[in-house]
Amino acid sequence: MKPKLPRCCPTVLGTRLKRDDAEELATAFKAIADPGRLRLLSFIAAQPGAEACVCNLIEPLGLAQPTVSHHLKVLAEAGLLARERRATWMFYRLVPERVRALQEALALPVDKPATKRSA
Amino acid sequence: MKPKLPRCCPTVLGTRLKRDDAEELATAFKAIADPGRLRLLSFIAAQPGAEACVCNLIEPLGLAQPTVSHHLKVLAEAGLLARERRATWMFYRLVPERVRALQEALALPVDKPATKRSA
DNA sequence: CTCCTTCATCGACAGATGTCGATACTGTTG
DNA sequence: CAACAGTATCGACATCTGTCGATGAAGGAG
Repeated sequence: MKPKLPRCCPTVLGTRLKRDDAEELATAFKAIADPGRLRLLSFIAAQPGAEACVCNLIEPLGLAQPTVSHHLKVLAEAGLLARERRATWMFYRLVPERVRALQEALALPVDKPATKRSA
Repeated sequence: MKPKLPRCCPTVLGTRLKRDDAEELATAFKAIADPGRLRLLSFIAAQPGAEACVCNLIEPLGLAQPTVSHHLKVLAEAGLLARERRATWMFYRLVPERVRALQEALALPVDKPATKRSA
């Protein structure tokens, strides 16, 4: 599969994003820009150990099994989930560092530049 | 236009996201899940006062004027940018609170639950 | 080996999205 | 008023995306 994870995360608001960086970041955000995938992340994060097997995600999500599988793949390719086989079941585990990386990409340059009445 | 901004942000990873919350959040993330829009945010944030007029964004972005206008609209509707007319020019200003809201939606429930060797 | 369960992949489809040229709109200037 | 500059909207198009049924692949149970 070769992860090819986005370099993540040249801070969107700190520097003028170059075209390539912007595309990588956009790809990462696209991964979480879907209701189903957000819920998957949410559900998995709520499990003990922040991991869950597919069979426990299908019903609460309310989507067909192939659809769930597809979404999980997208999230895994974005580096947000890690796969692991356990007997017959496939477990997906949250990758917190990747989530945090995305979070930090949205960090504002300075938390309040205008607040210090310097301007 | 009626903003109808997403309630933002039921923390993706803190609780099991409900369908409606997930859709709102996804809409917000969709807004930034595009290379052009990420660069727009980046460019605007880099300007003094975190604001810029459209005419100063078209050329550096390298997209046609209608396209830029469209992206700015999407960002504005997502609450990430605020519009203001100044004479002939239209200025778009970054809305830091909204960015921060999105950022916080990605906050992990506890920064490292498993670190305390409790498991 | 055969049957079954769990999950991934494939193929197809409808709907959403990014893009741009043409055009309409909105102020400014003369 | 007319002419013009800066933006927004419209219409059309190609592409991407989410969705699912059918099928395939991988492993456990008998």
